[in-house]
Amino acid sequence: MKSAAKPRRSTCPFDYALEVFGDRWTLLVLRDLLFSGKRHFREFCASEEGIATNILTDRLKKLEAWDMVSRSRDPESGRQVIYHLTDKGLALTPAMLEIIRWSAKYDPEGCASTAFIRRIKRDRDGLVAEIIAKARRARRDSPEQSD
Amino acid sequence: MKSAAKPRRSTCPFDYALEVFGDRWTLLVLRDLLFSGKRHFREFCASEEGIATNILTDRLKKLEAWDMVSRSRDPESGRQVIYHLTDKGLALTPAMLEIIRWSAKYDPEGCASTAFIRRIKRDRDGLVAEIIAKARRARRDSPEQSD
DNA sequence: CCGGATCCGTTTCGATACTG
DNA sequence: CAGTATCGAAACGGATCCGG
Repeated sequence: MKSAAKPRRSTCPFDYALEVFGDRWTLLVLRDLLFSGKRHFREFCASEEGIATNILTDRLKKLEAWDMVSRSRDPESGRQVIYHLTDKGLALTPAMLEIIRWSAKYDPEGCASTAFIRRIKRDRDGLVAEIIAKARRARRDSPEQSD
Repeated sequence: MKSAAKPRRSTCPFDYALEVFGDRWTLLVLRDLLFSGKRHFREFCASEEGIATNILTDRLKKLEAWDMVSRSRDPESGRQVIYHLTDKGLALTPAMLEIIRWSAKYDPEGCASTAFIRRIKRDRDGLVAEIIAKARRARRDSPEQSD
């Protein structure tokens, strides 16, 4: 991910996560994959934040190169491309939930107390497990796995 | 933070966190504040990632504008400026620890099992409390609070 | 049509040199 | 030491085009 350029390392291995968490569009795609169940190129495009197609392509490629997203194709209705999170991608769930929790706490527009947020506070670990299990099921039930 | 431009909102309030977590340099500054106890402009500059001074100024200003960082000045040795995390900034600790945990798990350079990482796995909540308490103490003991 | 590549004008970012 | 000014490089957004 970081082409072994940096020799030194601080107390915590944070650099590795920087390209994932340090990029706005990457985070948005991950959010959509984790919490909105989006799977298709056009669905990501439809996010209200309005990601451009070239940017989306780039980020999906990066995520795939990092083994965080897998790319498959519906063999029947040939032209549908489906994106799934790998286990490495799904492992971001706890971090993403903590970010959402912080966001909900301080967002002045304060849509703070959705059921989702309350669930994070009350039963974080259960929620993590549920999200991951659901995503794995969706991935397994998906048409075909390519490459 | 987001000047009330977007009318609609998805399931989770994620947008609010995007400017914080979607920016590489902001994350690095926060990391240094949280885990390295850095307080001075020059200390952030000295990070191995090599942040440029104008970028650092910009990000510190943003963090201050978001009430995540407070800026004070040593009244004795006049020209020293000291930065501290506010409680809002400190509230990022759980999210940052989860990011570090993920990072440690998948970083191929695998400096995975430092004492710090083990501590995250074993006693996350205790570690969060400890980090926050320590930062609050440092903030209180600091020379003066300005503005 | 869907997924994606390409081109291009504009904006933002960031490295360096410089200043109070 | 903390921060600004300058300017080239990179990223972005939007439109358009292309292959299956």
